[in-house]
Formats: sequence, structure tokens, C-alpha cells
Amino acid sequence: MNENNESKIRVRFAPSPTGGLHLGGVRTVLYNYLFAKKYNGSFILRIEDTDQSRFVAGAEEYIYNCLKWCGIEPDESPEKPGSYGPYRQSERKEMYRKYADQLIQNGQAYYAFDTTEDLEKMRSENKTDDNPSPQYDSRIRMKMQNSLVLTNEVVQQYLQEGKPYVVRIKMPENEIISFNDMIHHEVSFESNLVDDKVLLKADGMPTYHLAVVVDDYLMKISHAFRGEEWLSSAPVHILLWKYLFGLENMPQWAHLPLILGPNGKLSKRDGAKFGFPVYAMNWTDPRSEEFTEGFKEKGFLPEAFINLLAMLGWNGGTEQELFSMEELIAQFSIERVHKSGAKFDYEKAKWFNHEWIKKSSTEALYPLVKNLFETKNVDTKNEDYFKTVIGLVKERCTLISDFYEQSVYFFEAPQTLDVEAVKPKWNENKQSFFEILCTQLTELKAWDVIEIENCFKNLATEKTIKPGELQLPMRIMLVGGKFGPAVFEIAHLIGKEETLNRIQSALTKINN
RNA sequence: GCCGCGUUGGUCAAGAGGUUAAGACGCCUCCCUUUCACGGAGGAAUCACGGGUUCGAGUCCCGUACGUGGUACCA
Repeated sequence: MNENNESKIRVRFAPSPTGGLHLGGVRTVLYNYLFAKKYNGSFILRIEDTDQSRFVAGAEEYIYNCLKWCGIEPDESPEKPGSYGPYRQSERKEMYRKYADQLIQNGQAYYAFDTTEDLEKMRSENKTDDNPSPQYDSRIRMKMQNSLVLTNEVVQQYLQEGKPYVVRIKMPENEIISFNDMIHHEVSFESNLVDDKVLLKADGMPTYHLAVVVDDYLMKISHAFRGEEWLSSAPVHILLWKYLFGLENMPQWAHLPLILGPNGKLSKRDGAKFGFPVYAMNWTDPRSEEFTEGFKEKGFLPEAFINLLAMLGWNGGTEQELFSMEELIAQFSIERVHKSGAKFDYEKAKWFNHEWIKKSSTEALYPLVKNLFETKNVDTKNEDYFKTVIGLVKERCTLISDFYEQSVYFFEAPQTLDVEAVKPKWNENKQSFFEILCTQLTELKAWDVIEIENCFKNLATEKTIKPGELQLPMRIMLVGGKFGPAVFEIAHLIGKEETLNRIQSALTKINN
């Protein structure tokens, strides 16, 4: 970045509230946020709701919730206005028109009265194999119904009659429009190949193109990060900056590489198809009722989610892969953001979560796991006991939801036992071992790990069976399957009575 | 079609003219643990292709291929 420290760093994330917030969106927020925090700047959340037809109830609220979950608090937002409000574009509607008027007056934009039908007709008439999508550009604009073609009288008359119109930018001819992107560096376009984009819609709302420029100016945005899908429309924005506010005031652009799915741009359909979340949090479209799973509900820790997103397109240049938000803020640099898109790998994502679960304290995990067990209606006994269990099993949990199967047996006797794992090698001697074990354990004075283990091993020696051969059956009896921490540890925790009950009930099952 | 952007193992990636081309995920083998994990030791696997420039190219240039985005009164 430039060492121009004169003006304050101000960045923004500007989503349109039309549905779930996906991976790429969160990563854009993240990079914005990291950049702002690194340079002591401000991070602004602006809601780009200029398309009334795409309004979705609850979508804005949902965005706030996602950011909150991620641990990203905007410095300014519709909920927390700063001095550049309002922060919703729909509420700024009146601010855009004068800029559109200014452009028209300067001959840099014009009124266009073409109806949807006119446009369709133009497109179908000009459509050829070589040009499947004809643009409203310098070649055809003189054949349309606009203030470039119509006489001034007619234009005034239309305006007075209230005939619907849009304002289009008039792309200059034979110009090279170039700018310096923080990630892609020099990028250039030929003006002849860019169409006359609509700036102001018939309903008086600005399109993204006008709104983003005007708002970034008015909100004193210093650096503008957005997805690479915007790179193609950058020339329109550059021109608008030049016309309206001066290139010297334009924010520095950074077009972030896309996050790709298994085949192409990541979509919510990929998630359903390949079994991984795409949105930060659960989202149900209020109209279609279509449900899309979120990382949060899938069992991801926000720290892990942030970490894995940060690494998708950025790398500190060291071998470090696990970063907390603070570490990211300290080490993030836009220069190290990649140019190319990154394919999302769910396996790696789960690895990050696993690492973060291991890193997290029992204290931090407790409320999450407690909540999980509550939804499963399991009585988790007392808090200390629960926490001991969490500490014991956390290294074998990849997702928070794994805590259920990895530790239910500490609270309830297993519903099913993997008897097939013991039956083949079962015999009289082992049967007798466990029967005697029960009586010996009953008489055990102190119920601690060492005592239980000694009792178990001594008896095994007496019976001339290798303790190892008996530990697996014991485990199945207590846990139900071939997993979990040390058996004697489990026996100790669940208590004498429960241990004896489980052994006895398992014995009858094995003999059936 | 046209325009933009991109291309190091299956995936994420280090690399900024001279390296045995890091590391991580995943996979495989072994050790630890007579469970599952954790941990440890190994292994297979890569510079899209073709031309230049250079004593020397993954690194620079050109072309091709492929991928990806845009081509809306959506953002």
C-alpha cells in the first residue's frame, strides 16, 4: 500500500441482502476487516439494497448475525451509524440523482427511453453467432431512443410526460482505461468494448455502478476490496470517478480472487451436492423455504472458519497455518493475496476445525457442547464432570457435533454394542474373567484408575489371559464400540455402579 | 463469440533467474497405543504446452491450450 498516511484508512463491505452469506463473501469481509484493523482504520458495513425486486426479509439481520459469529464488528453500519450515514443505499436514494444529472450536463451520460421490449428487440436483431450478446454501446446507441438521438424538444417533452427513462453512461471512444489494482497491478480495458451501463434505473434507484462510486466517495473509502467478478465492470467505475470526483480521490482497488467449488465458482448447490456448508450460518429462503446449511451449525468454530478462509487466497510466507484473528491482523498483507482463485477443500477445512478444537480450552468448548447435548436431550450431570469428559475427548472431535458420539456413553449406557467385535474370540475363560471381575470390582475400596487397572490386570494374570485381549471386550461393554479414551479412565469416570451394570448387561448380550 | 483475469503435486501453497522445487491437507507404510484419536518416522505425487531471451528459466517475453469471471434497468 501507499505510505500516504495523511488520510485515514476506511474500507467497506457492501453486500446486497438477498440471501445467505457464502464463503467468498465472508472472506471479502475478512480481508477488509484485517486490512482496516492492521492500519488502525475503520471497517464499514454498507447495505446495497438498490434492487427492490430482490428484497429478502431477514437477509440483513442474517448478515449482522454472521459477522457477529465471526467476531467481526463493523465500526460503522446501519445498526451503528457513524457520520457518513445512512448506511443503506435505499435510504440514500436522493443522493445519487444529482450526480447523474451532473454527468448528463457534462455530456458523459444520457437519458435513454428504451423500453424493455425495445432492448429485447435490439438484442435479438443484432444477435449473430459471432456476437451472441449485443451490447448497448457506441455502435448501436445512435439507433435507440435516447437523448443522444432525440431532439432536445422531444426529450424535454418525454421528461415532462413522465415517460420512464434510465440514465446511461456514455462510454468514450478509442480510449484505454487502465488502473492499478493492488492485487492484479496494471489492468486495462478498451473503452470501445465496454457498453453504456445503466447508472440510474427507471425507478430512480441507482445501479451498483453509480452507487458504489458515489458512496465510496461520500463515505471517504480509501481502499475498496471486492470479488474478482467485479473486475470487468471496473472501467465503468474508473470513468465515473474521473468524471465525478477525480481519479486522485479514488480508492485503491483490490479485486480478490474467487473461491471455487469442485467445478467452477462455488455455489450453494455445490454444498448440497458434495455435503459441505457454503454459508456461514444456516439460511432458509423465506420465499422458497429452501434451506442451506451453515458452517456454524455444521459444527465449526468461528476461529477455525476465519482461519481457513484467511488461508484461501493468502499466505503469510511462513510455515504457520494456524492463526488467531489477532495474529492475522498483525501479519496480513494485501501484497501476499494471490491472483488466482482457490478451490475450496472441505477436508482441509475440517482439519482446521480439528486443530482449533484441540487448541480451544475446555472452558470455551463447554457452552457449545452443552448446547449440543441439550438438543439431544441428554442429561449431562454436573458441570465439572462434563468438563472432564470434554477434555478427554476433544482431540478426537473434528466438528463440534462429533462430541455427541464421542462422549454420550459417559452419560448414558450405550444403546447398541458392537458384539461382533468380541464374539469371535469369546470363550468360557473370558466369560469367567468378567464374572469374577465384577465381584472383585464390587469389593474394591477406592474407585480410582490405578486400583481398577491393577484389579483388572491381576485377575488377567491369574486367568492367564493377556490383558490386551480383555481390554477390547471391556471397552465394547462400556463404550459400545472401538473408540474413546483409555478404558480404565472411562470406568473410573462413569462410576462403579454404572461400570458393573454395563459389564453385566453386556455379558448377557454377548451370550445371546 | 467478444473482453478481463488466471495457470507450481488431487487440494491449499512457498518460490520474486542458479534450490535435491519448502510446508500443510488428503492418500499409503511403519512406530506409539493390544480401541479410536493424538503424536512420531517414512512414501507416492507437481512447475499446462510450444517457442523465444539468457551461460542458466517454475521464475522474464510471445503464442497456444485450459480454467474462470463479465457480457442485465442483479449485485
